Amino acid sequence: MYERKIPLTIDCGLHLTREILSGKWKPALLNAISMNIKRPSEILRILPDATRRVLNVQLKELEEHGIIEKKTYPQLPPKVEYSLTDIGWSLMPVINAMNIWGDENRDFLEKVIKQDPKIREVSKSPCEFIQLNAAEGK
Amino acid sequence: MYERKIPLTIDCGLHLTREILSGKWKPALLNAISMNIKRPSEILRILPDATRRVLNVQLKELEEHGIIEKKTYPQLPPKVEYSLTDIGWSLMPVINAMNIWGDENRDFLEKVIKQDPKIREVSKSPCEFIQLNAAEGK
DNA sequence: CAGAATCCACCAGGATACTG
DNA sequence: CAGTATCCTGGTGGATTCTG
Repeated sequence: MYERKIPLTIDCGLHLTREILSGKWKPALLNAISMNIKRPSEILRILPDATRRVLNVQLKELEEHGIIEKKTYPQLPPKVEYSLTDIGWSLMPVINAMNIWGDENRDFLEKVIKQDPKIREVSKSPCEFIQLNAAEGK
Repeated sequence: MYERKIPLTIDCGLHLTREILSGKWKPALLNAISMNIKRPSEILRILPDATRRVLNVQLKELEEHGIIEKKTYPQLPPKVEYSLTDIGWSLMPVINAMNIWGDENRDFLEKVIKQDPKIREVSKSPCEFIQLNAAEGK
């Protein structure tokens, strides 16, 4: 009988994870929610390049996939808060790893990505767009 | 003056990393290459759901992004080998984290993904499709 | 403030066939 | 064995508008 010398799953887990994270804003959404930026309006402020609709769509997918939970407060004006589920939290190390790797190699990555013919503007808004404290603390 | 209490980059690194990994097969490709499955024909065998063309496209992107290197042996029949660059290797912890997370939560993930209306067949080929050793050792 | 409904453009990625 | 050229479609995600 054969003894497998290579682990069974060469990309199975990988595909599942990709499936969950597939969506332009999903990693960023999870990152935001994990940092307690959990109201739609706050999220929109932090991700100015995303539209309300797309955010709603992707948040709903994350919710349906059991990664986040949505709490709606039946009041006026409406209030909604998202939070990570246990599974969602367990995903954060992955998100963080992505974040860190991207930061560590930013110079290199921005260069190679920009030289890419398909001019993917790395994002109109610079990285320093966040003044959460300024905006909220006020 | 304001003192930032939240790190500058809420998703900048995240976006860069996403950009690099965006492509249905890229994580799997990196995973394969890191495991020394570096010839196109081998890769095709391991990822039977991908087509030659798409694989070529994504491999080329990874190459242009400086994540992998391609070595062509000018002989007949042609021989090509891919390998990870230093940057590519530094990405592996991220890939591995994705892989592990997906594996650890496979049951849950398969369930929620399958219940998804957009019937994404998680993949026609089961996870056990690999008999590398059997095929090669022969 | 939150979000659903439309409409639509674009591109990723699959199928097929051909060349070296 | 490796790679390219065409063609095509379906899904992602953007813009806009309208409700509670």
